[in-house]
Amino acid sequence: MADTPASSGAQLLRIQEVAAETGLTNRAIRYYEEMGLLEPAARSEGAYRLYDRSDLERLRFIRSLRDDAGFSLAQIGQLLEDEAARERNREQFRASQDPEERRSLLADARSRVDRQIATLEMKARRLADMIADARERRAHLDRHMAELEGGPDPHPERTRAEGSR
Amino acid sequence: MADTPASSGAQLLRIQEVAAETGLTNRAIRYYEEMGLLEPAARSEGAYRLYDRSDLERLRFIRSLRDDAGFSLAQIGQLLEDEAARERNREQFRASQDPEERRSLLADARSRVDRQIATLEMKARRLADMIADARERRAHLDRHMAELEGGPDPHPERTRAEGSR
DNA sequence: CGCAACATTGACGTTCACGTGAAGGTAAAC
DNA sequence: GTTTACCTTCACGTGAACGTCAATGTTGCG
Repeated sequence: MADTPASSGAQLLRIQEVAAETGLTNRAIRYYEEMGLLEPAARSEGAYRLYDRSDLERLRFIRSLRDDAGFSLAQIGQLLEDEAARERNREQFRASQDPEERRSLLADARSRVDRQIATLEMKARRLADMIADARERRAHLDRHMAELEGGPDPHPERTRAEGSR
Repeated sequence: MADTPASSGAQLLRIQEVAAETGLTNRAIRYYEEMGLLEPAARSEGAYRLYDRSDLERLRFIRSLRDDAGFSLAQIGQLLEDEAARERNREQFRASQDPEERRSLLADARSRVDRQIATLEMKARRLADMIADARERRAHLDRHMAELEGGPDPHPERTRAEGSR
């Protein structure tokens, strides 16, 4: 056995552990970084990627957006703030003592989350519509079956057979 | 101007009209046929694809499964019956006078629709979970903002600053 | 210090879901 | 019957989202 990254103060994970934890592959995680979706919280002396808990959450969210909501990475990039902005904001938030500026940064984050919610709800509505349609198809089949069981004379649509040919 | 396919008894459409109607491209429709997701109800003398209303519905359903639910064509193929089976069943249903056989065919169709509904509901649940998570993130931000507005002393987590270094 | 198990950066390969011609037939209008 | 817009079947190209391998460096236990 080799490395268990063991006890660091801030609980930083290496890429493989993150992969296990999130259900992503190690390659996918690097690819998302390439696409500007996230950057590891830190790098080790030898340039190993090190992820913190906020990175974990972000990756789990990305995975959900991909698998559950079916968004493309481009769309996901639109929904999340890009990593450049994310870092700038974190930095600025920590640095800023001015409550007014902090408030403004929080407000920005909130409006982003609101956009995410709106987007997800739209998808949920479409899905609900599909389910409703499917239920209707089911009901239709049920009526047809009942028609066979009971007397064959359900809804007199077109009694005349089309059999001219 | 050339062709308006005009009045056929059974209202058959050519591929481009189907494309316009469903929002798919002409190429995509042919690709779905290649993948065994559907076959046109008929072909013209010169091998033009001709689609009926049931084909239209099927294509719209496929599009929804792709765009709204985010399924792959392979998954869609699992959910729909494959075209071979579809044709066999249609044929058999029309031919069969035996109510018992018709009932059995209807029952098969119904169980397929049930599977579709179950699958869609699963996705809907996952999406709902995501939305709930997003709402929670939003609430969290709101609490932070309130904390700034009001007196800065919200939830005494770790009052001790970590600043040893 | 040495080794095993991790990691790094390229770079090329692959699958899916089509896009985009090319080369040639077809359907109706004129 | 010719034109024009549509269609057909190959067949190769493309972008997204990774898989996979090679060559090399890094960690940390023993």
